[in-house]
Amino acid sequence: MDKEKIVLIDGHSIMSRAFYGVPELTNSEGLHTNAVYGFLNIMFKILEEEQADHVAVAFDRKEPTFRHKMFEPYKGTRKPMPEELHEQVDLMKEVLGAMEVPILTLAGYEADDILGTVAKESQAKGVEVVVVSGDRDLLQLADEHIKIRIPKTSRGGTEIKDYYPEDVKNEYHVTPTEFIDMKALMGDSSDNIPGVPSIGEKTAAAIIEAYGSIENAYAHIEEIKPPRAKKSLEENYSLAQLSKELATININCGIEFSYDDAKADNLYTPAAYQYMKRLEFKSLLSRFSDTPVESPSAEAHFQMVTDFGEAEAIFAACKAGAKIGLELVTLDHELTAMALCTGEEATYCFVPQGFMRAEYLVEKARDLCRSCERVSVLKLKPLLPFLKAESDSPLFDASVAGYLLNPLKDTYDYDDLARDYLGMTVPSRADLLGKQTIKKALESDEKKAFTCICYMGYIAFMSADRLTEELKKAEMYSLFTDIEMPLIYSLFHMEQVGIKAERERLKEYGDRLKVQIVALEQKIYEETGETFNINSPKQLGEVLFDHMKLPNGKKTKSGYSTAADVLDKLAPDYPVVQMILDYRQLTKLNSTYAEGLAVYIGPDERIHGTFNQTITATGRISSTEPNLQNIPVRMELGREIRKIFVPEDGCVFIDADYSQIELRVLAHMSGDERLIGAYRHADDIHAITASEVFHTPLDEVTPLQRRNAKAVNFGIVYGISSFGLSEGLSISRKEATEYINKYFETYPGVKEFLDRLVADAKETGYAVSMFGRRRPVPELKSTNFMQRSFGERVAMNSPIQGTAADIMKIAMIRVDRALKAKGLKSRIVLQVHDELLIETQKDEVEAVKALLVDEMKHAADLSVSLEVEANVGDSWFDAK
DNA sequence: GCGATCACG
DNA sequence: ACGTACGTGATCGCT
Repeated sequence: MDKEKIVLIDGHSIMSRAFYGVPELTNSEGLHTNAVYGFLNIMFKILEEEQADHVAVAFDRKEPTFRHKMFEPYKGTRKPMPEELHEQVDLMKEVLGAMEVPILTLAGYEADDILGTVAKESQAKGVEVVVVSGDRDLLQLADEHIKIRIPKTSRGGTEIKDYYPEDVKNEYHVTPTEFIDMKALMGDSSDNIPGVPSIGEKTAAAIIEAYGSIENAYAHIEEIKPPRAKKSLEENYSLAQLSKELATININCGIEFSYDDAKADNLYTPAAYQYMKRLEFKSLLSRFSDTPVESPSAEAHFQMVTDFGEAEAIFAACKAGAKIGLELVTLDHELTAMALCTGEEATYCFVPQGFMRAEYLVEKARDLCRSCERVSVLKLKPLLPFLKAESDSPLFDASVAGYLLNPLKDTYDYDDLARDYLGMTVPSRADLLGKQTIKKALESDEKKAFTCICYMGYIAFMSADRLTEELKKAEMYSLFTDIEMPLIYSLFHMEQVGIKAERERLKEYGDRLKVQIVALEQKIYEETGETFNINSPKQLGEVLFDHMKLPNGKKTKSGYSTAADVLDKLAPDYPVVQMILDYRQLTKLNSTYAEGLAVYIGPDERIHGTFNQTITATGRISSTEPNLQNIPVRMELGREIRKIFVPEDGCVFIDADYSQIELRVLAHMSGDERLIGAYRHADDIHAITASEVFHTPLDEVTPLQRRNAKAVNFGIVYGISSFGLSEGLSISRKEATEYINKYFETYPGVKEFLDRLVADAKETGYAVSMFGRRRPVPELKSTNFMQRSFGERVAMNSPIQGTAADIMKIAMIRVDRALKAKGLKSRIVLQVHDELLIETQKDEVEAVKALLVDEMKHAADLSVSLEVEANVGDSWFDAK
């Protein structure tokens, strides 16, 4: 190791960032934990990136500081803290204490002063320093060996901006020391000093760049331009000086600091592990992998069954009408183990051996599904090949129930259910087995594997009553029993059937693409004059905007943006840009589709993808391995891929699409008379919207008017905002606002409806679909404008998208059942949100088409009709 | 493992 | 002033 490194963290500032950046989070004790969670994530991330040897956290104290003596009304630079944040500060200190991270505070000084003092002292000792804060005032500390890191919370996570002196210079055109002068000149709005000059950032930077300090600028007051800035500085000079003094960090505050106490090599103490568990920071727990896990009391009643006779007795004791929990652990179409829970104190683990064969156990599981009143399992769909049950069986899927109760979670594993619905902290599968399969673990670590298997059955059993109760309380029980549970079977059928894909034809398609890719690649190298990886946005950005100096290399984050919308603007003037866009399209089609799909074509010439029911926030299903819901259609070349999706010999495809289902749902849910009237028999919804909004006869609507109306319709469904619409139409925000106002004038019922959705969601905390599906919207409580606005759009969009999803689910279930009930051989092969694709024997095409359209049209009774377009074809391409 | 990009509704 | 359209998943480059 070459040089010692220390990370110094501004405690309150990072906690605030985390508090406003991380969605609301509470553990089962009801403790707010989002700020602590966010803080720890930032801290761990930085410690890992920096590979630091030392770490310490500085906090402000309650007592007045030297700044109060300088200036009576000084209240510090922070706004009063919300209670939910305040209560997390002590918790944070406890957690840091448990990790043995020193907490630095000093009476009379703020955290900034402590950070400054320790940072400068460390640098003097030859230590490399990293200061982490959300407060830009800290930039004044940036130095040759002092890096300032400022996390920015953005949706999806945090990104961190780093500042050495040259970075400060690059962004603000001033040195770190001058930075305070610049801020003082601007009159930082977060300061509590009234009347400090209001000079903009650009002007302030220019003045300080020229004069170096406010004092020197004042000395040359007559030269200061523009006049407004001159006047402002004249009038407020003393206040600006004071502001500068207050913002200047004291780098000699006399804090005592011990490097030995601040070692960063062992944060993962048992005490800290206990905190992670109590606070339910699951993702952080994995960092503590060596820490032992204690066994909760439930495990006392877990039993291993190895004997056939014993098993017989247990199954016999499981009376008709019982409620049980069941889990089948399977691998490669074979049963590895089975768990059965018949009561709180009776959980059994069966591992096939001797006379107790796998087939026997599966047979018993099937019997139980016929005799019991309720069989609850963690995840039903993967068990159906074994259980061979249909939707009339008493099965209960705990993960689907958990999903309905909170669709925002990533996982619905047994430990999640135990925590959320039983208030139990139990070891997760990863805690017990790591990444091993259960089969492997049964050989290497039988006790833990047994415990894991038993928990699956136990929690499936124990959570079912609570989940049922919660579903009823939330008025989602019929959504669960009438839609989500039956849907599991329909999705299973669809996966089993799969879709036929022509391997050879796909390969030919890929080969055609590859020829074009190679040719285009060469042309791009010629045009740009260099050989580089066109697929690397980083390299591409450098070539286009640095080397070739193409204009407006704007939109930066980690370099230049080379996204399609940026390149589109350059394409007319620079042929190479168009080539790059074409290259992108070709490589996308090749890697994701031509080569990507080929992997999934099975020995039966079919692709059996997975349709996930517990992923989306709104109630849609999602598709993975492969994703069959994003097969190209918009571009002609991409659309060709659909030719490889074909029906079985002797069959054809019927493709049926809902026409504008979301807008029809909007018309119905809002009850807006005019919109309902417009959609009653309209076949071109966007044109009719244009006609009404722009007061133009329908047959005189121009293509532009229609395009605008279409964008507004999209905007309404997405949760309207003038900014978003202006982006979508590349018009000014003012124009966008006018369109929106016109729309709302035309359809006042829609405005009322959307306002009500937001108000209701603010009150209850969740958005609700027509069928009672809920989506929590914690962002609505955020004090952060951006987050709150997002919450408002979500509150408007979720009920609409969710209702459309509900309707499609109902249609799917009914179509699936009707096909079976009528003895037809047709099967659903795909669902793409508003589209169903059916593989049909040629002799039943007309009957099936009629059935399909009828079930889709009448899946819900709305005040506008649901229109369905259906086409027949010999491939997916042709049936569209 | 994450961001950028792009495919779909 | 702040800075985005809603919902997904796969692939690639990069660290």
